Amino acid sequence: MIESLISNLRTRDALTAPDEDAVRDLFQHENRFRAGEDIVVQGSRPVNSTLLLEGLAARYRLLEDGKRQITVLHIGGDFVDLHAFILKQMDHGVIALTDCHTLAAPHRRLQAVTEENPHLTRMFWLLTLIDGSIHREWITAMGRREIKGHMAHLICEMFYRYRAVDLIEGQTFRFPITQAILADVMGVSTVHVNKTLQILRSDGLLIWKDGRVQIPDLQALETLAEFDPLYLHFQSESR
Amino acid sequence: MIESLISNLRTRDALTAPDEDAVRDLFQHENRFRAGEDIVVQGSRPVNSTLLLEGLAARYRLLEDGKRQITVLHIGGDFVDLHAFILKQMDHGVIALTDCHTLAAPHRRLQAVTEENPHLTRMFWLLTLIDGSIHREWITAMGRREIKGHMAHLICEMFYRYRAVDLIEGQTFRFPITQAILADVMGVSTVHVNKTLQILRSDGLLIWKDGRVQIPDLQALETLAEFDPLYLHFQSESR
DNA sequence: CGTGTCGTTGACAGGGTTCAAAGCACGTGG
DNA sequence: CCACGTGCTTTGAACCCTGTCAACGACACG
Repeated sequence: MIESLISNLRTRDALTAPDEDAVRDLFQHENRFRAGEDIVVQGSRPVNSTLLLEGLAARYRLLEDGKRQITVLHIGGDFVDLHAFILKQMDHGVIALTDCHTLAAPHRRLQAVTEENPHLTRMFWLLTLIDGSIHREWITAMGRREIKGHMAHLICEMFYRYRAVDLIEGQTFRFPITQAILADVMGVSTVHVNKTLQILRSDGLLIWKDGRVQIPDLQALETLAEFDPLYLHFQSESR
Repeated sequence: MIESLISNLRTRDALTAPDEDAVRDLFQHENRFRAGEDIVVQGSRPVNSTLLLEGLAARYRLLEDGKRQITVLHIGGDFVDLHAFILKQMDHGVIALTDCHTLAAPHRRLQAVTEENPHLTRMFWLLTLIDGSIHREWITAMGRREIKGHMAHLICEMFYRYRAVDLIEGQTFRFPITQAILADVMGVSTVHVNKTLQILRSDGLLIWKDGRVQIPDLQALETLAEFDPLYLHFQSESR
């Protein structure tokens, strides 16, 4: 189950056997969350960081008028709040968008890793930096891409991220997200999401049914999105 | 000159004398960049990380049609590309918005810090995580705030960040940024930036002249912006 | 005094929001 | 087996926020 994290790390750099053991020793208890439940509450001070094993989760901020903005989506193999180990207090919440299965890594043990294993420390640092890269890409999409490109870009991102943890079957992946949630991701209205999806569908760029996304022509979708996967930093490097 | 970085760190956690020495030993040569010059080129593989001593810089992405989106602003005391130490390749550029004065920290030395000084490593990690927090806040502002609130939020952020490095005089700070650049920050048109500024000015929330921003009533501006400085993580904590 | 940069303004088009209602799939209970 | 409720998607219409275009003014500089 923890393999998705290992594979997330291995994609970016080799792990020694002791590294891998240290990763496995990190986790204590598991948890399950129902769709709609908060995994981490805004303002809280977690003592564990949460590895998502299965499910779809999101970091989000709420505004006073009830508007919600999602700032990143998390899939299996992602730490949803590794940054809290250093930041201490959550400046946003993390919600389970579908039923989620998680593992908890006590900050005490993460602390030990940073004291004893510099390489693994840098690898964990890396994971949080990739979150940052994704943030920047989203900012760019929200500010300067037309909505079709934004949507296409998001789909490409999820395709590559699911592929990295081996969850692509054919040109298809499970992506059980409602249009209302998608609207909170993209910062637009649900109506607009719906109409944009219809255009992408009628252009033959996307088939989206029963919580599954199929990409008939990845090349075409990437062109529309001006997608460059560099920002996901899948290259294996000595870090 | 390097004091702004020290103060940035000290705001967040105590530094021991050896920590501080290690910080000072990190830097090698200085550089100067003219306004408009790239400090770091997108796609490059820096071997140094750049500390901004003085000036205003920005991380940015360009789209094919020439549109630009700025993803974060940097002021004195910020590392503009500390993340490149771990990410290796730049997925965006960094540009000098005004004349900039910088110091270079060789990655070789940063590597040594991560091998020898776990606490300082976590402090540097922290700096990159705060960049991430700022990204999330910007995403929220772009997606779900009305433009007045977005602008107010940005001004509040810069006010708090300048204050942390002691660059607030009275209720005033130097912020020599054109409206066109501001448009690339907020992801809107220059015309719209101009009209929004006029509203804020006529509401008495902002005085902006000769590259200086004055905030007559910080409380009122924060209320409009729904500003909560938590995300800048100025609290001193044991990290 | 000409040139260039930046800020300001007005008119107009259109992209995107809001509101409201209808359609659809699915599970539940009678 | 059907009626009904629920959550999600789809549609249409009115409205307005925001972008584009184009021009002008203010100012610094050589």
